[in-house]
Formats: sequence, C-alpha cells, structure tokens
Amino acid sequence: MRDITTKILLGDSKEVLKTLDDNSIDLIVTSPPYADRRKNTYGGIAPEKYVEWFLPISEQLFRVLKLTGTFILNIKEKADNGERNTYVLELILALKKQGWLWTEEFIWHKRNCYPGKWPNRFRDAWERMLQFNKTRDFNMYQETVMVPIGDWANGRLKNLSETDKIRDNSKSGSGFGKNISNWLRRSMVYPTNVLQFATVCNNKNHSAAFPEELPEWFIKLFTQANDWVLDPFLGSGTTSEVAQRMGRNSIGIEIMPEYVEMAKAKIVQKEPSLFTHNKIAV
Amino acid sequence: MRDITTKILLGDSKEVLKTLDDNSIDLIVTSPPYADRRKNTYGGIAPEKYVEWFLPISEQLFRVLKLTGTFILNIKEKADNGERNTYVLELILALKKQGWLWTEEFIWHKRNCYPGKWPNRFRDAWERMLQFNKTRDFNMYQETVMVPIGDWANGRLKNLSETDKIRDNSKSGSGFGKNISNWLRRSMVYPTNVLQFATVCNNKNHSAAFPEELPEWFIKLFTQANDWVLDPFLGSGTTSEVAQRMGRNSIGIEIMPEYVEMAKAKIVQKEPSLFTHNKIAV
DNA sequence: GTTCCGCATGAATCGATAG
DNA sequence: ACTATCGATTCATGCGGAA
Repeated sequence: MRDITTKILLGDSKEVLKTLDDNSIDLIVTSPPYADRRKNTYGGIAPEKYVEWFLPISEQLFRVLKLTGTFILNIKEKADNGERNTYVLELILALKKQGWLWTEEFIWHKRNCYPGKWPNRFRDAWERMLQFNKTRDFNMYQETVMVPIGDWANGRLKNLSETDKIRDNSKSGSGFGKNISNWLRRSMVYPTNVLQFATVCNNKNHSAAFPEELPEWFIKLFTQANDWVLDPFLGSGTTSEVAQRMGRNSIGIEIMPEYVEMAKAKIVQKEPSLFTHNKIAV
Repeated sequence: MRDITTKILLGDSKEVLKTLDDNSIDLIVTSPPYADRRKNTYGGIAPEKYVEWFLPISEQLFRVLKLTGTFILNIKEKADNGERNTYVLELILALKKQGWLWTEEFIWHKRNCYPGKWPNRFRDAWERMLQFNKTRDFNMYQETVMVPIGDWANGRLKNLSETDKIRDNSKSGSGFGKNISNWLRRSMVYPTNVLQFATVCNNKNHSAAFPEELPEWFIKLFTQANDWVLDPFLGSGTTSEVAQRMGRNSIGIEIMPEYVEMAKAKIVQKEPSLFTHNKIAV
C-alpha cells in the first residue's frame, strides 16, 4: 500500500488553489463560510457579494478537479429579515454558467438541530449538500454506502429467504452462480438523497460544525483508497482527519492560522498500522 | 358554528382565479403540474417555459390572498439529462420579483420514494414545500402542529424506527427506564422544517400525488376554523376533502373534467354531525 | 379476531432502440 | 443529430385474503 499524504496549507483558497495541478483531485467536499450580515464573524461575506466572492474560487476548483471527480458543497441560507436569502440559488445558477453540471441536491437532515422558537418559523433542521460535476461520467461507488433495509422487513420478510432465493435464481436464468451481492441485497438497500446525521458539536471554537459522518459518506461514495480529497475551507480539519483515517490523500486549505494549528494537531502522525503508513506534509 | 362552503370549479386557473375577490383567502396550498419534457403527459409544461406559464397565475394568487395569508407551493425539479433542472430556482427568484416574500422552504421527506437504481444517482426522496407571503405579519398557529418530544422527525410516532428510539434514549443520559410511558409524560415540542410523510399508494382508487397529511399539516398551521383555503390545481380533490373535514371553507380549481368529477365525488354531502353542517357548492 | 403474507403501485431515471 | 418510446431497475406502503 502506498503512503497517504495529508497536506494542510495556510492561506487564501483563491490563491493557494493556483498552486495545485490541473485534473488532480477526485473529490472536493467543503463547507464554506456562509453569507452573513454580521461582518465580524468568521468569514462574514455579505449575501449580495457572495456569488462574486465564490466564483474565482470555484473556477480554480473546476481546474483542479479530475473529469471523473465530484464537488460537494455544503451550504444553507439563513433567514434574513424574515425571508430566506436567495444567494444560494443565484450561486447554483452562476456555477452552472461557469461550466459545472448541477447533478444533484442532497438534503442533510439534522436530527438534532439548533433549538429555539420564533413567532413565524420553526427550527431549521436541514442543509443543502449540492453536487456538481464536470461531466456526466463521474466515479460513484454506490455499494460502499448501502444501508440496512427498513424496519418493515423485520415484520414481513422473516421467512423470505427460501422463496426469494428461488425467485432470484430463476429470474437470472442460470440456476447457479449466485454471488455475495445477491445475498447482501436481501438485507442492504441503497440509500436515498436524504441523509440523516446528527450534528456534532465537539468543537465549540469553529463556527461550522461538520459531523465526521458527512465527509465520510461522500468520501466513501465518490473516492477509492489513495484518491485525492480537497477541502478548500478546511476549518478545524474534519475533512483531513477523516480522509487520512480512510486512506485517502488529502489537501486542506485554511486562512485562519489558529484553525490550521488545530487541524495539524489532529493529523499528527498516527501509530503506523500493519498495512498503512501515513506521511504528513504540513 | 357556521356552514362550511366547499367550491369545486372547472376551468383554467389563470382565468377562474379572476372571478375571486381580492384579499379573501387565508391559505393557498397546491401542487401544480411539474415541468416535463414529454409533451403529451398531463399538464406537460416545458421547463424553459415554466416560469412564464406560472407568473400570471401567481399574480392572481397574490391578489386573492389576504395580507395575513400564506402560499404553500409543492414542487420538485426532475433529473434531466443527468442534471437537476433549475427552473424551480428561477421560479423562486421570479416570484420574489413579483412581490412575494420567500419566507421558508420546508422539506417533505418521502419515506417511501419511488424505487430504482441508476449508475449516477440515488432515489429522490424529497420535495420542496415553498412558503411565500405578502407580508412579514402572517398568521401562524404553531401550537396546532406540536409533536411529542422525541418525535424529532415530525412524522407520526409510528415512523420512529426501533434503533432511533434506542439511540435517542441512550443520548438522553440515564441508562434505564426510558420507555413509552416516559415519552408520553413529556411535554410537546414544536416541529422543524423537515416533514416526514409517506406517499399514499392506493391499489384501487385513482392515485393522489398529495398524501392527506400534507395539506392537513399546513391547514392546521396557517388557518383556523371557517377560514378560506384555495387550491388552484386541485387534481383529484385531496385539499378540498381535507379542508372540509377540518371545518375550513375551500375553493378548488381544476382544468380536467374527470378530476373535477372525482373531486366532487369526495365532497358529497356528509352526514351532518352534531356541530357542523356542510354546504356544497359545485 | 389477530397476524401474516402476496401483490400492486408510486410526480423516478437511465440507456438503448426506433423514427 | 435530435426526440419519442420502452424495458430494466428497485423499495416502502396499504389493502385484502389466508392462516
């Protein structure tokens, strides 16, 4: 097995990205700073300037992504003056104009969302996970994210094994050659485009809470071992940490020095296991 | 208690709506035909013409809605040539331009979505429930849709899987004794903006796109008894039926005569109960 | 009377085939 | 080349008949 490289780079993504090679990244997964009217929060970009701020960055992302690669953008517009702001919608349209295909919109359903009560709205329990691609022929490893079949099966499919085995064999024509995947399919099904992960607030310092399951799910789905993962807004380093643990090379970019330190601390050389050896370049 | 009026009108919404009074409707809840490339399907409007088709209708909707009223639009863009079409995003922007406030986007999470497998995407398990208003001061009766604590999914309690219950229990801290009776003793909490309803699939009757729970939830949330509910794309009549059952006056408009007949059949005079008397105007 | 099981059916999507 | 049609794929749910 080859070494895994985990790079953590300090600087402005717009500039640092220019140092990366063309068509070198398999998956970009990131949660950029959301637009915010309050200027003094981390990365506070005004909503009306968000698209113009993002486009030069996404232009570089387009350049460094492989043709078979995928770009996952986690974003959600806040309520602003009683309304949802439309800058995310405008960003999607602008990215399409830039050449991206808007392949899918996953929903991240946050089981335990932020508490609160307002007279005119309920708690916001979901965020957009927008999928963009350069071509229609991107890599997708669907079997890696299969989930147990729903509860209805417990009550209804207790004795399904014999009849279903027979039916499946006869359908395929040849009576032999049933493989593991056929057996697996009895208990596992493909997921949908609604993901349910709990938010994890293990890190109060960082403004964007990214539960590990989220990048992990997309890394499983869109990359294989030794592929390259990029997070241009690394924050406290969740994406890098997960990528390293999963045996993917990764590059994380972060503009705030204190976050870079935090991320590096997570990526310290782990005890080499029997089959992997982690190399760290920071 | 006053009589409940249930009007079902045959015709093109764009024209029929002109016969309604200004500022007379408390809630518009509808599921218009989605854009579709296939021309000969019911209501097939090409995606690129969708906004221009919808705006004259929404102009009338704006006129007839009370200042305190709400407009709920159920819509979802299909995958088209490997991409999600952007006409819904463009519609939101156009409605804002028309004077609507885009107050909220609820997610309808369909637990039983359409099956299927494709190399580049998973099953689509959600639809948009877009909320628009004329002003920031609209009526909202949040207490009417409260759910038992722990039912974070907003759905019926039976939707909770066993694992979810267990996980939720363990998360709450104490090790033992967390059973149903404890749940029931707890107070009620407000739901979130993610709704979980199963789609209905009758093998006998004609299929309804809309499960009853969906209009019911919004009618509870945004109207009181004797208020007026409008569905400009009534279809087989689910909205009218639910509104009548809940003691709301309603107007449904539908262009296809066979659907109008179906809707009328659902609205036949019910046996008057002790406290209500239904009047039907068709 | 419960519980269990078969079956039909969904606002789906893609790729191949046909006009 | 571009569009219409068709077959294959797949899973949660309600209904109805059977055990």
